[in-house]
Amino acid sequence: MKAADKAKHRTDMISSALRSAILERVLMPGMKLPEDSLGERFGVSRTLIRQSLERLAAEGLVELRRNKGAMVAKPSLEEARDLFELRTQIEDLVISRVIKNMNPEILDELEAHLAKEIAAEHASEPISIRLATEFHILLAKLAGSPVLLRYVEEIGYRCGLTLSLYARPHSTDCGIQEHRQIIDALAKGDEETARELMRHHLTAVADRALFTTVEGGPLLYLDALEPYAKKVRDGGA
Amino acid sequence: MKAADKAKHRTDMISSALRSAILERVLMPGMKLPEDSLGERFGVSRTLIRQSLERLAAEGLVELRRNKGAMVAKPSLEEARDLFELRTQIEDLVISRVIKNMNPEILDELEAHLAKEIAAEHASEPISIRLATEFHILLAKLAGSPVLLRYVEEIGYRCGLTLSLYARPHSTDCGIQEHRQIIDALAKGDEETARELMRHHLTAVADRALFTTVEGGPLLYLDALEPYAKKVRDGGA
DNA sequence: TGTGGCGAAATTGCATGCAATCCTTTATAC
DNA sequence: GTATAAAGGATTGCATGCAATTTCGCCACA
Repeated sequence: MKAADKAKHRTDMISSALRSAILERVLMPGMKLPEDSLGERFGVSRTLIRQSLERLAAEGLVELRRNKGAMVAKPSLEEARDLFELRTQIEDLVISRVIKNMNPEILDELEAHLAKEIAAEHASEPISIRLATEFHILLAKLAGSPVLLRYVEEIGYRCGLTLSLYARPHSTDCGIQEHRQIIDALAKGDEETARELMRHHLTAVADRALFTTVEGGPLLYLDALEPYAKKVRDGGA
Repeated sequence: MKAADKAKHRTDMISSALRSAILERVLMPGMKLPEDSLGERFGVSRTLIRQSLERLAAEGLVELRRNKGAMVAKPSLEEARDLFELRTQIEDLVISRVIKNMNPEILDELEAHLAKEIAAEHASEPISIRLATEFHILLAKLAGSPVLLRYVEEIGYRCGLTLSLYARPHSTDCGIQEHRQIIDALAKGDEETARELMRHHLTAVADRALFTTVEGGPLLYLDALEPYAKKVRDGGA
């Protein structure tokens, strides 16, 4: 076996690439995702693209209409509300669990992530957006429950997608300040405050998102995908 | 379009068939699921089987090891505990929501399901087991949140699978009495009692499950799958 | 008798091909 | 000029084929 034996297989890499592209708003809700165009870009056959699309569809990031192809999901306002409401309740569980597991290493990881967020804040809008989502996922990892993690990931991704539909472009969708405060409360072991802050944070995000309608019927054009595809073709992560 | 235009496609039917077979303990944890044997049984090519297996793997009912094929998932005790713990917390949310939506129609549905459970109680063990799981899923449906429903489904199925590994065979895994009480509390609109009953119910199920080890290395033999396959081949639901 | 390795059979990973379906455009009738 | 219909092109649904990987049986050898 080679040194850097590719841990995952191509389907995983393609799914991840597409997921990132969606979260970084390179692929916008409603964009078509034709199998052969993608296959050509990624240098694989339709088979693998199909698998990836199905996986993303299971996560709710892609809509898969029979005989009509795939497109980036375009959640309705109702779905979006449902999503954010559940998110608040689920991440409440996360906070409770993280508090129980709290230790210096965990704190380090959180601080490290926050540092990344701060670094990207003025450097790259798309990456900053993705990092905001991943803060919540990091928390879920630290909660120590694989199943809970999966759900937070999925909800987080879908909320990220929703924000790209409904949030106004230049709001920092997930206030870094708010992440800061949550970490501080966790560091102090103050469960009540941490939960309250998280609830408040998520409500704020949802509010910023769900009352500004950004209509605009986009369609094709996946040229912007090229950097993501290249990484996969070159075997990168 | 034909009268009974097949609402779903063959992949869905196959996934459902396999899921039922797992929940009814026809397919036991650890059993191998080779693509061509299944394809032959179901009268389709490996392609569709593969898709179905991947879907079930995403749900956690099937384990998919690269180059080594699929098998019915065999959750560790640790995973099982994680699952049941989260289940308790998630279904707590379900109860809260169902209470808010409570109305006579909902009550009817619950009563109808309970009637089915009672009918199957002494008639068919496998079906009785499946119905017990589906009681919880019906509740989640009535909660009105599609996302929450998906998670309850998944957790419920996985818990059902877990029970077939760890629970002693002849316990009624989900006491019908307990379902009865929960419905009554819901009917009265007594949220606290309903939540408490559900917590107690799920804890009881978990306890019955997680302390009896039913070792036994099963492997192949999917002949028992035949009835499930037949339904799919004939285009039934 | 137990162990290591070699080769064949079984099984998956992926690409490709053909048929079915849907969408678009063009042509024709009113 | 609008509307309807038919043909052509594009795209998915599914099956099949070949290469790669794993598994298992077999034999040599300690």
